[in-house]
Amino acid sequence: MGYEFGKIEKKWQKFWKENKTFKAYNKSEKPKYYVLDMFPYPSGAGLHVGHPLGYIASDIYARYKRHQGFNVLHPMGYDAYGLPAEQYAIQTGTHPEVTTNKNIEKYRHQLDRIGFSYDWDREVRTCDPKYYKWTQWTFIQLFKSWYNKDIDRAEPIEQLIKEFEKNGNLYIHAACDEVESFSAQEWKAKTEKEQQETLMHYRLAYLADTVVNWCPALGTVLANDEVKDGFSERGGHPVEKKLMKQWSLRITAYAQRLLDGLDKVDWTDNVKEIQRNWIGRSEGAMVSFGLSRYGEVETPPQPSPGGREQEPRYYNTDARTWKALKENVKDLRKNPTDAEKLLWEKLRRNQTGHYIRRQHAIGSYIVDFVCLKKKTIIEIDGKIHKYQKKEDKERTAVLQEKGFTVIRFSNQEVFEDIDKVVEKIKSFLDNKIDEEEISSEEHSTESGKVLPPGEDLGGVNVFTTRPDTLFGATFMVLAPEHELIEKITTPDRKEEVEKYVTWAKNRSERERMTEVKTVTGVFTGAYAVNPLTGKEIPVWTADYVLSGYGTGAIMAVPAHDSRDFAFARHFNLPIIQVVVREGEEPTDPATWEESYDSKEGIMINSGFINGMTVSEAIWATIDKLEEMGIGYGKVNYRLRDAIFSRQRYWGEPFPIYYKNGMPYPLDESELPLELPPVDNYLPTEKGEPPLARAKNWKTKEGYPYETNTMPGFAGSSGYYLRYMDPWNDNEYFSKEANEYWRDVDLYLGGDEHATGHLIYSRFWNKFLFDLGLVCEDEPYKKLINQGKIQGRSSIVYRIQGTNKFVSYGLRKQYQTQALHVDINLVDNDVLDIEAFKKWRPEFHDAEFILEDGKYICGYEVEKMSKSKLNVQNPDDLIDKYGADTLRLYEMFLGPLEQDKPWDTKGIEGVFRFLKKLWRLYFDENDNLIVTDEKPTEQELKVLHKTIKKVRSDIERFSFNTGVSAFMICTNELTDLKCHKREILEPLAVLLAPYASHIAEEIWETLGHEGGISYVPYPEYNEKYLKEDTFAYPVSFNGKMRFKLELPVDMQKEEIEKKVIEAREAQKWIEGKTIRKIIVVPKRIINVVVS
RNA sequence: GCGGAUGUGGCGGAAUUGGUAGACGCGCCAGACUUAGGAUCUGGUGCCGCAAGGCGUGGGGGUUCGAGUCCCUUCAUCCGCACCA
Repeated sequence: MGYEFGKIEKKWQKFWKENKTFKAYNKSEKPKYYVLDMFPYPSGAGLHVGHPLGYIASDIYARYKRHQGFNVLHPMGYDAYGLPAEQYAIQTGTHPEVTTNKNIEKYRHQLDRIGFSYDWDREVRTCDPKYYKWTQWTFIQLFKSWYNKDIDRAEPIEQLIKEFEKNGNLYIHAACDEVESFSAQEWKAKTEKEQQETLMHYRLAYLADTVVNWCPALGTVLANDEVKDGFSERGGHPVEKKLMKQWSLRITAYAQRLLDGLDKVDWTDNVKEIQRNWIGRSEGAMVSFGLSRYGEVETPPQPSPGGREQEPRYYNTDARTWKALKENVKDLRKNPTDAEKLLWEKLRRNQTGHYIRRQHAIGSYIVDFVCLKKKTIIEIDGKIHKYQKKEDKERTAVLQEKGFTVIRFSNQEVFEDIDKVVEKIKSFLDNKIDEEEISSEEHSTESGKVLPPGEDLGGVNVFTTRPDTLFGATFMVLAPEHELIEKITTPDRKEEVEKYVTWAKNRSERERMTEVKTVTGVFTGAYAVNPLTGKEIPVWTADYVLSGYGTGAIMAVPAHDSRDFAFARHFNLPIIQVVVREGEEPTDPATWEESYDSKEGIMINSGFINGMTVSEAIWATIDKLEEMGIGYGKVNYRLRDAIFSRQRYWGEPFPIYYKNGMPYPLDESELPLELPPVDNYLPTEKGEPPLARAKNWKTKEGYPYETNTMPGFAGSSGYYLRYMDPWNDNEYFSKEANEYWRDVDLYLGGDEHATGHLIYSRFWNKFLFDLGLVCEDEPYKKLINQGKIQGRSSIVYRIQGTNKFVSYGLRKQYQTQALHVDINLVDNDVLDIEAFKKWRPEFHDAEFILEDGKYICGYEVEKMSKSKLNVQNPDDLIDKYGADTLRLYEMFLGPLEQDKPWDTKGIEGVFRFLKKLWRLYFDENDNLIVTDEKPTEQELKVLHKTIKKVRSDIERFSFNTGVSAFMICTNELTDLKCHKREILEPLAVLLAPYASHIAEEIWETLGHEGGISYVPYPEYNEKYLKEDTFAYPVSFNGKMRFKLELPVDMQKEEIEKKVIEAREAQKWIEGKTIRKIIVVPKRIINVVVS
């Protein structure tokens, strides 16, 4: 009979189920331990041998912890929303839920056969209304929250509204969109809709026009982590950028905390690095550059360096007002009236002999034209600017109070006789005395704007991580999408710039990525003023600058940035070296082959920072910029907010309805908002999401519900919390349950979730932490990423144009074509020719060229997939060898975290081991042969050596060496013909986490009741491991030559003597001098001779 | 380009702190038992060499009595991010 795994495994799986052996208790005196597997998406294909790898490892650990007296939470569930079921629904009309449930059943059956110790009573499915009620609930909380930077956590939105009513948004530091400042009065004056619109800029779940990754083939948007190289991760369809109104989660508010949290979790460096990279923190400075369209004018007036007194007096308003007026100025400049345009042509560029600016902000006004030197304002009447509702009279009075003279002309005058108007202005200005002094409070510099000379175009901010190189900035580059481009481009360059911008915008992401090395760009005709040197630098636009990062504009430092360098070389722009390697002399950048990008060196050609090191200079420059009010230190993140809408059917509906076009959350009592039936799973003709097809998709009051659904990561972001208390209908989870289970002690899953699930889930948890709902701010204490199991495909070689196949070793003699062959037709690389002929009709008459009478297949290690015919189904292996063998073999394959190819042939060895183990306990007739005889020292040593090894291997998740230890132990006990209870009973317990079924069977046969799962894990006793002697390896000059058995307590001097006397040593000593003898107790003896 | 990881027999892989390189398993070779073997058992198996011995952890250099392990350098493969300022 022997080892009947089939019978045994069935029996014990039934036992576990009936006795609820693996039930976890929310109240317990035992310490808790939470072991979690990343729950699977139940695909139609079922499990292949790669899927259970992590589950087996975590199961071993969970079982080990139970043996150690822990109350173990080890749950399983299903990430049930996903594209395949929906695609299938579109094709066949089958409701995705039907498909999903069918797949879940299949998964469950497969999982059950492997003998996992899950507490199945806690199963969750993300598509279950009882579950997604809480996904929706969390969304509502996000909607009702904002992020307060002052206390660095989320707060209820009511808090914010209260503050708005008190002080407007003047003292609010929030993680939010760009919002104009407003006072309490202004807040109160807003309509409800306006207030809602304003709040939307602060909410953690918000609706906004967003540039999204639109996938036309899938008909939905995708999150950044769902897009790989410009194609959708699922399906590989092209993805394009599109502006759409979408829900987003303000995950960027948590960027720093997500980064900091990584320091306190026990994860692999790899995943931590991926997350750090994804968050992409960089420190630097925001610098304001003034912009001007100086164009054809010879030399721009040079502001004298340094010295606040001599700074040009361009600011005639304070910073806050300027901020408020800025947009208006931009707008007005963009849309001048015809009269203004006409007059400007006559006034610009000193034509009158006086320097005149247009649309300049003075106080809270924007005046049409001004000559600052003469403190004279020229206004054109007879038009109503959108933003100027006040009476001109009042305006004049105020401006006069500030010391300005206002002269007015009507539109008509300008149109009828412009020369006369210009003449009047000229003579007025000619006769007016220069107003040298402008009252000091008018241009207090606390954070004023430096506006450059020339035609004033406002300013532009750039982000740089290298403010130290500001003196080396010789040009500026704007992203083609940058809003200023249109404004600043000179007429003569307009055509060229527009052509370029259009071209750049229409290039796909894909093209932009693949053509990284081509340098393209055009000059806009505008200039920016380097705020430290006062020098004008040309402004270009080029697509190597991304609109999505920083401000979409850069200062280019070609000497110290490789991309800027390439650009400067290509377009022949100046390159100034400002950093030199310590101890080296500056060289002519014209001779350089590449830029010097290093963050180390000494500053040169850089004014006040000359001689400083780079890091000193960075800080000095930031200080200076802040002091001058033209820049500040700034931390920038690459992380983007998570787009949360999907135009799909099979997902959680948003608990949102629309009133007057504004979204409102459902009352919590109305949750869950269940997914409605639809007649068709495609978008509507109008392009609305499938939910728009649902009948009566509106509230009782008739307000329409949101028709988008949530993305895949919504349901998986908080599932580990729901496992703690999955039966709770009133709460996500009870406070008690959360305070008991707290966080996941061990989390196992693939590292493909590093930028998706693992970031979103941490964000979700931190948000709930801010709400006081969860007690740990990091959800996953320890994370292990199991490696992927790759397929091992078998290859046959067909001679081209024939139906003749040549064996692997002889294939080079022919022109062959490599074909994948089903791995089930191949054993140990030998092809079953008869089976192959029957496999496909076209091979029925195939002929073969054999080697040694066999057809040997080649192999290829690649992804396990149906098309490669290399998928190994665990069910087949369980049928043939049993679950215990499968469990052991998956662990035996290699280190858990390493990718490794699957090769079924090795499984025999593990199977043999279990059979051999069985024979320690039973004879050929299945009679128990275990005796109560006292074990020998040697036997005890074998056992305790194994206990020590297996324990330490489990602790460090080295399961492959653990299996090997069991094999060694079994081999040694077999050699010793040991059948003693005192040895074999602990061995069964030791093995139980790995090969649970056979261990249970042995345990029961040995006379125990109630199962093995909670029997204390064996402890090793050092006294059995003690050795009296040690076989010292003796080496000469580091080469091991022979072994010498010596007592362990022998003194070094004695050992040296023994070594020299040893017979085998003579050969190596002969004719040589002994220089030195090194003795490391219980390790090695090394004799140095020469 | 940046970051992370990995290179050890025919194969999967051991070697926890610098101390016997190749544990354990597969495969292969030989033998035993068998009508048979794709069952079971026993022995062998890094490479070269009849042997003594020599050579061996991707390559080169170094530290050390001693290096797969530490340092420098270089190559290759895999993964992640990528014109991120």
